Amino acid sequence: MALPNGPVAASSEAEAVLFDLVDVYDRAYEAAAAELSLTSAQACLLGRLDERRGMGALAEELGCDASNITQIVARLEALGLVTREPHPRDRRARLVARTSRGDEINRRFAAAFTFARTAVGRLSPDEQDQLTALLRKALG
Amino acid sequence: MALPNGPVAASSEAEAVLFDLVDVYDRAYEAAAAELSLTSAQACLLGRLDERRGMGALAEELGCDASNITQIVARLEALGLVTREPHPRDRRARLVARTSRGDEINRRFAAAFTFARTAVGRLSPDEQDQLTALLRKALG
DNA sequence: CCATAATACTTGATTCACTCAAGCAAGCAA
DNA sequence: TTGCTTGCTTGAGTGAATCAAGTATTATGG
Repeated sequence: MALPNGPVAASSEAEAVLFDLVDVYDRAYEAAAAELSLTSAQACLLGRLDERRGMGALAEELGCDASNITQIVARLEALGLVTREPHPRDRRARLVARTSRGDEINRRFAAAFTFARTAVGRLSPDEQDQLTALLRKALG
Repeated sequence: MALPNGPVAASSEAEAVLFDLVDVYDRAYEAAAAELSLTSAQACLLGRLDERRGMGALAEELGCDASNITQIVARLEALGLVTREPHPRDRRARLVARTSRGDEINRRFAAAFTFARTAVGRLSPDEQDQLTALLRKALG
């Protein structure tokens, strides 16, 4: 989704700024991924592999079909960023793990995605706490 | 992008809650669109047509290639939600406008996308102002 | 006034994300 | 061992998105 996810006419200022935030965040994420020739989905998946895990677990965590994970992992594997090791106890299952090159790319992605860091960094520690509290309350 | 756009390891709580917010927002937007058998991109584009406008203007506003707009508009047109009228003065240009059915669907989409409204509604007026101010500052 | 450039959009080709339905192999349970 | 479930893959299909070309049409400079 490169197109912004927001109504043009928000019914309050808070809603409008929320929309702006989401839009800028998403674009920044995609741009950071693109710097490393990754798609958002690839960068996202790579970021979930601090520990190796099964395809099913990834699908559940990311809220999509397992066959989607199969494909994204296949592309990451083709790029040499990920391996699919056999599960030691269950021969049906595969464990996805980052390669050392995958670690490196993931590290560089985290460095490239400065938006959240920068945005939060514009606030004082007190303000950061306020923001956290407000967003938590808003999220319900 | 249905996959969440966020690093697993945020370096602060504020970052983590920001990520949560973006994730939930995006999913809610997509779900609301799906209720009306629309994609996010279609719902988004439909929402920008309170006044009719040219393809180029839409592409610029949404930050994507004009040919992408051509396709999305074509699908919306096939659904009877949008028309492509000839521009009165410039015969190269087309003006995209919602049909009455498009208006209706857009209205229903706005009603279905409750997330931002609900989230903001959990805050008192004062808190809403605080949130707005904090996010504006964070956005720079 | 005409040749040329710029504009506005469309078409075609390609990649990727995503979903669903089917399938296969391996584990599990009666 | 029969049959169900689990874990993943394959195949088919849709849609978003980009890029390169192409077609009109408008604008411009000599």
